[in-house]
Amino acid sequence: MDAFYASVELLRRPDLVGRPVAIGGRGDPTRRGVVTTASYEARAFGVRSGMALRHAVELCPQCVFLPFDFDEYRRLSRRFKEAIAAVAPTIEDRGIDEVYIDLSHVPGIADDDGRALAAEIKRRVHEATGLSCSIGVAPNKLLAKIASDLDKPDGLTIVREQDVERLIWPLPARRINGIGPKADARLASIGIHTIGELAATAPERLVAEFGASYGRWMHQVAHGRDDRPVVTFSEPKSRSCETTFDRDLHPRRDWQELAATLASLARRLAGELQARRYVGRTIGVKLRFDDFRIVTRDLTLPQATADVVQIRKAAFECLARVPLDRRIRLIGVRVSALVREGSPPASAPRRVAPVPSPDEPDLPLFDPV
DNA sequence: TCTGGGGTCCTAGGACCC
DNA sequence: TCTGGGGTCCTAGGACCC
Repeated sequence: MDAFYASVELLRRPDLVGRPVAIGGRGDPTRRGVVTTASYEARAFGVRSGMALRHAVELCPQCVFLPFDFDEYRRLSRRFKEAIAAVAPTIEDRGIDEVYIDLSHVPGIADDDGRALAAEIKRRVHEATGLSCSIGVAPNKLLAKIASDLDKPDGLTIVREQDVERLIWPLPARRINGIGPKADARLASIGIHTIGELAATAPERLVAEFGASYGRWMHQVAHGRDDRPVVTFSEPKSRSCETTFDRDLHPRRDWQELAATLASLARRLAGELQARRYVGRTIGVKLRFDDFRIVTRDLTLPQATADVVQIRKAAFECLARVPLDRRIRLIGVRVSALVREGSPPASAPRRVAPVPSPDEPDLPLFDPV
């Protein structure tokens, strides 16, 4: 979806259409927070998502700052996904404003290169929500994602296998989903800037620099190769609640506020888990200090839980293990190793006698030479 | 008085067990 | 004057994504 949060706000505030708009924090750009989405008019001033609100004001004083309204974005998110599902039901959720769609078995895909189907999806999304989106059609998720970024907003880009050299190789390596700021900087330090340069690099060199797994993966994706399936459902692994304070808290002088916040986050998290009927066995806390250093501590319980008292108790035990030597900017609680409520507890590992396979000879583990 | 919140996956070391 | 090898679980940190 194009500038999703900003575009949703403009549906309610047509008076702001054409003006620079940024969504972030509580809508007050003098307070702590970042821009989550900037309208294209705001982007023209250099306002970008992830940028400090205060910095955005400096770049664009006339920018309108609106508070983040997750419930409304969630509502429009459901609508656009339903509109897509009516055309192509095999959809992988990639967050609130993005999906992968498997078009390979959709009737009509054989008639052209996917352009007509993608145009139909764009039309239906707009009809259902009033919002525009950008679509990339390609042989795999890696290329589709890059393609969807080539023409924005309201774009439609087809990338075939034979187009990789012409359309993909000139792009910066950073455009690959999975190459972030750190990997990009290291690539640049060895003279690799574009995807084409990455493709031309011997895989052994990448393995030497980035390790076997990541190095080989880089070589594959640089050639446009990706065989990940479109995954239509996955169980959640963890859930967390965290908050950044308006001012950095002193670990002793502001202890009351720190403790009250942790307790309140634990209560919220327990409520969210219970509402979704999940329980988890590992409870953790996360702190961000004023120097932006992050520490985590976690604790695995004998039994999975969504109980507020147990989560809070474990969270405070974790917090007690953190050396509090600086002011604290953020605190959060997480429950991981989630399972559905009522699912059988992970029992102690059972010892099962190995059954000799009839297909394979019963080989000794070591050659007794 | 720059830098949110909610996730996933990977790595690496130590404990522990057989 | 010795102390292997393999597997799993737990913990902590880090990169990356939306």
